[in-house]
Amino acid sequence: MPELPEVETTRLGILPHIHYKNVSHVTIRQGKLRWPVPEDLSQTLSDLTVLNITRRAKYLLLHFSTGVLLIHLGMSGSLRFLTSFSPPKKHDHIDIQFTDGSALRYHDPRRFGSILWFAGAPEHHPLLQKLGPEPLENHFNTDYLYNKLKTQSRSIKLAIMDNSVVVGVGNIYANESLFRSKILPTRVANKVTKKECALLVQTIKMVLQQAIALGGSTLRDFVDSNGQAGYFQQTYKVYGRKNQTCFDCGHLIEEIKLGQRASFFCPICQK
DNA sequence: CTTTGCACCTGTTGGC
DNA sequence: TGCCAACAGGTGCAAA
Repeated sequence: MPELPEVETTRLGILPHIHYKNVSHVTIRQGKLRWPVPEDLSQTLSDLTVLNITRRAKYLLLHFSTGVLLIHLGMSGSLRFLTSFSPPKKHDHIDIQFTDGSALRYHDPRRFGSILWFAGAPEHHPLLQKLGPEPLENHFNTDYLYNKLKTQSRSIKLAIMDNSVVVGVGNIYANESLFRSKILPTRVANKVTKKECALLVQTIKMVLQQAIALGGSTLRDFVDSNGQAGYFQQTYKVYGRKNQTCFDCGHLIEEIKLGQRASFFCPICQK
């Protein structure tokens, strides 16, 4: 479920609720996530204060004085803040409880997410070390992307979804960004011109920023919600629109597989 | 080194 | 209506 905008919206949604709170206990009901949740996490976190929450790629980083908790939501993960205890439902795997009786609850049906402890600076964690630039930061720019792509023979869609090129561009936003940049997802990366790189960079930033802004304004809240922490259902220009008409030219949207992922495009608008 | 494809899970959807 | 295969917004890693 979560693409970068949802992760960022989650960060903004839970930060005010758990900032400077003290952990009293961690309850692990299901520790078999992508990697095992450390069994001694409760001992590790007890009595520590949440100093901050930051984000690197799609990892949320909960900062404590002795280290950092990495939380990844995978395909189906979500976090909710509980003001007081409520009985866990199916797939509510982890509670990080605070001394005031509130808690942060991790829910993840598919269990592709992860919760890892790292006693050090996050930039030194092996999973974060090889990551490319953040899409919304200045280091992700035309020259950087053009230079990165010029040696690559794979498709442009695979390239922009590769975390070592740029982080945070998932399947939806890869499809949407390429449509808005008028580039076919199958185009070989080193055939993307510098001008197109400029447009693509600008588009990726815009699409992600818009989605974050939209998430912030339409997401109900992360507090005690009864249903899922609901994400805004966007209307996409190509994603999921196979055989529907292109909004720009009226031609039918096509679907192919690239790297086992669904790829949607307009054969007229995109070259 | 680059590139491909698998693995990890459960819930939902679409075709028959 | 029911059943079952295919598929789902991620990503690290082994293998080619």
